[in-house]
Amino acid sequence: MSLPKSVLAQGKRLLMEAALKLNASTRSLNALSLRELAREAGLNPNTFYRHFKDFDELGLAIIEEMTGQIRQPLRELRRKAAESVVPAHTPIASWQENPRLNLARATQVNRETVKLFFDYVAENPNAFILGIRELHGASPILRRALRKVMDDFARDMADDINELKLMPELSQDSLYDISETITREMFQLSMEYIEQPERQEQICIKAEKMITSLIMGSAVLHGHGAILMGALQMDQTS
Amino acid sequence: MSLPKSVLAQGKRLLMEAALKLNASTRSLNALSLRELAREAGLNPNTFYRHFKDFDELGLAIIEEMTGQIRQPLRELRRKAAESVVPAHTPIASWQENPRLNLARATQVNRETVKLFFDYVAENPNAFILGIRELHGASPILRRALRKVMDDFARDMADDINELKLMPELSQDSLYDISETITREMFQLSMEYIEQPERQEQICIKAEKMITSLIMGSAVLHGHGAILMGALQMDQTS
DNA sequence: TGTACATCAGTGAACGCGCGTTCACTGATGTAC
DNA sequence: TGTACATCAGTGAACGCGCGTTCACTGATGTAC
Repeated sequence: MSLPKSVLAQGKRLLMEAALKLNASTRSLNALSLRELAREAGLNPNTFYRHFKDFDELGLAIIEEMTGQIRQPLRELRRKAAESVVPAHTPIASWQENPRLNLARATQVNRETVKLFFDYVAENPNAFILGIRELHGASPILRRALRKVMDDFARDMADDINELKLMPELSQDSLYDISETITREMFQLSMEYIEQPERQEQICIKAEKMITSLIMGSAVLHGHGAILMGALQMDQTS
Repeated sequence: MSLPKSVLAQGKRLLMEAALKLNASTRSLNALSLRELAREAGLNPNTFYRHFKDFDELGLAIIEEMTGQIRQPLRELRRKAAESVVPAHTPIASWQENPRLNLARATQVNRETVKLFFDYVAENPNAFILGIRELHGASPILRRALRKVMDDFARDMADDINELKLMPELSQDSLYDISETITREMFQLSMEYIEQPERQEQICIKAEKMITSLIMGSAVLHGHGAILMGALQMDQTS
């Protein structure tokens, strides 16, 4: 849960951690009092002003910190999962040529990415609570920042699906729409994941199914149904 | 935007409306001060206590009020939309017998329900802002209440899909999962709908596509792909 | 290597203000007989 | 139909408290020469 022991001044880090903690356990950021925060951090109320102009600035600092930590690892994991089915530098067969292999790769990437994401959620619950709360919170500045975070995640996902050829070809717009929906759903589900530890396995499965359904349904809608059906039938009969 | 001119005492209604307004324009419910609210409502601060114990009680009253207004109309609309394709009391062909007709019915219900829902959103933006904000807000009581609201919506949807046979047969669990995802997404999209009036048409289309993809993908996943593919091909060649 | 100065992170006291909550009160509406 | 009483919705004054913000200060670290 703790923020990285980076170049941040001690007081700044203490304040950010106190904000994460209080936000998760009691009130939302914009209902938090400066003195309450300072108390939690064990600092003089005044110290806040040494590091932040206001609560929005504090929120932005936390969001940037956390986003930087997960974005790159997620992309790398997608590559690793894809390579675990088809080794790197092997020429990749098109969906028409080998639907079954491509379906296997897509399924594997899906499963592992969902798992890593939820692992990260479990390690940083307070950051996600803050993120999801402020995504629809009262501060337009934080709302915009978090919208951008989700947008970046969705673009990463779309880029990776393209590069790794995880779906039959699709228009860029449709691909981005799907990535956006998946990203939104994953963030929503992360709250359930945090609040219902006993259901974590089910939530993973639910997330995988949701993603698979969305992608398959979109493929069918765009005329790639036959390819998928072929891959599925081969899977069931083999 | 105004709450129904029902049996509610005037002051109570004024306070609920003031809360909706302030919540949408500035702060979240739990950051709202009692005096601020009374000022907005044009009442003595004290009057609050005549009607509510605390802000949670106020929030619950608003949620109940708004939920009661939309739940039944949505169900009725699904019926009307289905009947506009196949008149009531006509025996309904199974998906195997007439996939194309069933697809047409499902598509029609989807389109009209999405439209009605967004119409209601546009008429009651502040209620949706409050709902979505508090769904992940700081108050566990309001979170739970809104979770239940979404759950009720999802169950209604699943029941209607069953009764109106809007999907090839599917396990009840899977059907409920899909309904849940759709409900969640519709609430998320309602924020975009409110905030980006110039994109409302696009958002409608996006929502319809998302729902269609999810349902089709799920049908494929559960072995009903062939039926859908047949219906789609007939559609394209006719 | 030493010195002088600037910057930085943090402290502590003090201010005036808006807050939630209480109490005692009022006038209108509902109800029993 | 009238009377007596209870309940309800709203008022206004008053309280003590925690709040955000300011000011002047401190000691440690960084930097120029």
